[in-house]
Amino acid sequence: MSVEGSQLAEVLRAHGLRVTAQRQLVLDAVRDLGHATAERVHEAICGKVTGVNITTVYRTLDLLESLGLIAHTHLSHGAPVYHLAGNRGHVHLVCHRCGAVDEIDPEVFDGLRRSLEQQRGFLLDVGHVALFGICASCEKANL
Amino acid sequence: MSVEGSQLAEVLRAHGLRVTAQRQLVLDAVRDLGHATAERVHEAICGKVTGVNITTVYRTLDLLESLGLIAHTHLSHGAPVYHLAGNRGHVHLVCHRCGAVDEIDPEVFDGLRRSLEQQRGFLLDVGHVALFGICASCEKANL
DNA sequence: GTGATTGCAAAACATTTGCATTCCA
DNA sequence: TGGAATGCAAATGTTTTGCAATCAC
Repeated sequence: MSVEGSQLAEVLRAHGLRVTAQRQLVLDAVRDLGHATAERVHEAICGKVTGVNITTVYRTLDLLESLGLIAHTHLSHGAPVYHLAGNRGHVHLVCHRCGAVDEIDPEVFDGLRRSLEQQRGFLLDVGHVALFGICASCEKANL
Repeated sequence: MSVEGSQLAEVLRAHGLRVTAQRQLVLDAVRDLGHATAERVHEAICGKVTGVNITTVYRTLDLLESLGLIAHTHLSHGAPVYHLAGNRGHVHLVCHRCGAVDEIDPEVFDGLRRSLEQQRGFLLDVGHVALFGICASCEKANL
């Protein structure tokens, strides 16, 4: 927390922006939750401190994303989900049945990326990809 | 139009549901538009006839989907996009820049599907997949 | 002190619901 | 005719915006 906190402060100052408690709280919540919607981030913050408005959460998520600190993906029902951007993009596996979100290494996409690029000239952005299906545990439970 | 129209009538009657002009209009619009949100379907219908309510469009899209005639995918900004379900699932390529939606054959996923299944036990549902990136024409325009 | 940031309330937007009316069967 | 389907209006839920108050610098 302290480490990420100070990183945030550096980035903010480097852009001439101000370091506020709200911004640290939002970044912390995104990190702690792993994958979370704006509303879940807000809930998490309300569990710690009081008086942080949902409006600020929306604004801060946008800000942190434009700073490259976090990124969002569209998983199932349309609610954008935020996660730390730090490490190179990861791919989301969403289970249709239980809603679990798993992450996989983007290198499984290398073959696909290459063929899309050659056949279509389409440059795949792995960070925004979400794949739907049935996860292993739901599959077992169903048998 | 007449062919799909009569198919629709058959399916509706087979389920004890009523054949209405609105249902045919919505199905026609989805087919004609290729990929469209509820709102775009509504606009398209309003261009032909007057007095079809957006509420009915939402209800009818749900109905047609539960009948297996259409399907929806979540492309970018959270608005569900509907398309004909008929032929086996296709995969959507969405351009981040211009918003164009292209379709590709699911077989490009075969390699990926196999490794996900072996490594993770994850059963990929190709129909709901949306891939983001930059399409060929935007890429060219940018250079 | 000054201007960026926040909180609040209200607006905007998309979708759903209740209920009276319409119309297919 | 009877009940499903529709239209309308209002409710709901989420995200955005305007503006005054606050707080980091």
